[in-house]
Amino acid sequence: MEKKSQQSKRQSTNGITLVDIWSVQCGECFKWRLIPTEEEFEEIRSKFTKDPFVCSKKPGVSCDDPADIERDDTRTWVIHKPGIPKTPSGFKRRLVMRKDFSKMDCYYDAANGKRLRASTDVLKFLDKFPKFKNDVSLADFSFTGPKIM
DNA sequence: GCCACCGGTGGC
DNA sequence: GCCACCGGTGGC
Repeated sequence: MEKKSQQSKRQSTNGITLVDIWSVQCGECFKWRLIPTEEEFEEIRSKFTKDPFVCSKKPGVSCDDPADIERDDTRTWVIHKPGIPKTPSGFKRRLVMRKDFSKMDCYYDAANGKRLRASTDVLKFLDKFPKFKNDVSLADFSFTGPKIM
């Protein structure tokens, strides 16, 4: 299977699981490059298949530079499916790790406080609040959570 | 076998 | 009464 954009997570001291690192793998040298923000990570991930990430896309970086981070067991790594649409503005895409680390659940929180947990929820939501149809459609959502590695 | 979806429920 | 969280399952 092809290499995919990826994110790592770790456990904080109070037990809440936080995403603290977003990283993607170079399609040429396979080194991991840190991506500073979730927004940039989502942008790369949304186009990953058509437009694979390479080191030179990071300003001032090339494949000759050492990797930003290596995979190890100091954190939990999860791998994202490529092509997930960028989260529509006004929505928050939320990934929640199960306590047993078996999988992550994906939710979208809408601006009006509604929580969507599956694409069927999106359809019901747009039916109930038609004004959102101006901004979003079903294709703007993907509820596929990342895989635990 | 996997995973998207959804029902149930325990704790607040 | 709500909702975060989890388990089960049906469809692929």
